[in-house]
Amino acid sequence: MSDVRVRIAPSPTGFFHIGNAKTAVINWLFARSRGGTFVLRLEDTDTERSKPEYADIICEALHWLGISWDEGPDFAGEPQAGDLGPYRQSERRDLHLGEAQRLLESGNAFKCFCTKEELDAERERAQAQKRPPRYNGKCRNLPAEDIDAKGGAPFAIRFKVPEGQTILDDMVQGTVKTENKEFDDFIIVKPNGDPVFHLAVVVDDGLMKITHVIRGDDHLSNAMRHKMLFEALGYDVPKFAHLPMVLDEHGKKYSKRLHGANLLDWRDDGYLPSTMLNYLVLLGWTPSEEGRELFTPEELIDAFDETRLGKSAGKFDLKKLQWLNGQHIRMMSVEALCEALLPIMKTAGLDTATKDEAWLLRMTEICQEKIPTLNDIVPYTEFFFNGVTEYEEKPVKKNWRKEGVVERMDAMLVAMESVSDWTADALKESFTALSESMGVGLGQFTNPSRLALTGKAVGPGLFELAELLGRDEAIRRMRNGIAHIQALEPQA
RNA sequence: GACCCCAUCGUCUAGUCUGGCCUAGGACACCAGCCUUUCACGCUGGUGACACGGGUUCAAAUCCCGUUGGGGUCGCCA
Repeated sequence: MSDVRVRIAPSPTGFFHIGNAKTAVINWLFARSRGGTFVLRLEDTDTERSKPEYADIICEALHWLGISWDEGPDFAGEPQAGDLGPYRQSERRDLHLGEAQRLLESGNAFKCFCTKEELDAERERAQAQKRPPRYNGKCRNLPAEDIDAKGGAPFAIRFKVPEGQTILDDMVQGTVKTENKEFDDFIIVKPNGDPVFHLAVVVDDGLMKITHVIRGDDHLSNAMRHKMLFEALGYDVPKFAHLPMVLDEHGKKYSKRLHGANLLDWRDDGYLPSTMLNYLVLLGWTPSEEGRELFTPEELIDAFDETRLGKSAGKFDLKKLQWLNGQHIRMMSVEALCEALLPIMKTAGLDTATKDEAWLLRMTEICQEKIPTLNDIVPYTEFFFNGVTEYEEKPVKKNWRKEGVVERMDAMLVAMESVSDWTADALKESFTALSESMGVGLGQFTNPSRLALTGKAVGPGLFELAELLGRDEAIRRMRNGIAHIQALEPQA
């Protein structure tokens, strides 16, 4: 194992966002491709919003995507793993506070006695005067006796931002330079004694010996603060990689309210985890093998190379995702696909238990080339189970109101009854012969009969579906269809 | 508002660091055609982009400056 150590640090405050998923995927790929360690740390310090069930969801989402971690807390039935824990941030409070104390002692931090009210007022004043809303440094150089004089007054601990500038050599964004005076002395411990995010991440990343911090570029400005903190604490400064964020189809930040913001929405919509992995990576990374887009998770680990991460934000494109999902469905083995399909069919009320395994595999086979998502299996096969309850209006108009359709349907019925071997091949042969002898295109036979057998215009191949339906049922449905055509009202 | 980041077909992008091979390549989408039992798959072809303005240079998508547009940060949220 190499010394690469990366982490993801989701907050269990809601569902697992698509942006979190992208970050997780890149971190995971980086770790796996470099033989490094992938750490999962739960940032659950926001006691108001953090809930255990949200942590369970993170676990579920990661498992679904096929992302495994090497170190992490015990949660959602997973045991704790790793020696640098605890991996739940709320359990690391003493560590954070101890480090804040060190900062205080080394003169890199100071106690601030300003009240929230004072600060809010000051901020408003700054905004009114169009000044940057910054801390005014009032308590920065308070003499010891003044501090003593405050007695037991509550105080926050602020980091004393050093002079000079901070330069970040970001793996994605390149060199980013900021004057330190752009930052005010930010709070690292609240008056109530809670450590603030900036302190907590840096202490955790430092103590967990994280070598590469890979996260969304909404943290780019924060990273400057974090680097100063790393240096003040005497930790090795990790390398940073700030990934562009995932935008929605209109180029806006992917709002939590939008369908699809929740990674698991895609599972529910019938997308494969391997598709999501593949798609998320493509949204901001290109392989060195030019033009290649289709990858299995294993192939991604092989091909991944962090130098090819892009720096501009990408919009989520549903059409491309659908295409990619179709490709992934086609790459699956029939057995695996069948296994993925059955629960979906059951949920939709299709009683798959009435069919044997060979039948189900054949069904899978004839749908594999056609369905864009797993969920499409339901409209593609429901007629096998539910029978034909109604005929779609449009294809009726298109196929059943044509001249001579009853004659052709009758001829097909006869052909079906006389076919010796009820297989797709034999049926095709028989229909083709019919089409030739009557001098009418094959489509004039297959389209009307598809409607009779399925009630729809779209579905699996006609002969294959007829084979699976069985001779008796197919013939019965043909008869019903013919009766229906004869009962059609003349068109207005 | 201040600071930071970004900017190539409708979309994801290659090419930018290390100017010339770029009359800008691929993929999705779209259009046309082929294949074909529907839809789909597949195949062939097509439409379609270097945000704008200045420089530098024999030569710029590529380097520099400015403008515009988008995003982020500026919390006792994470």
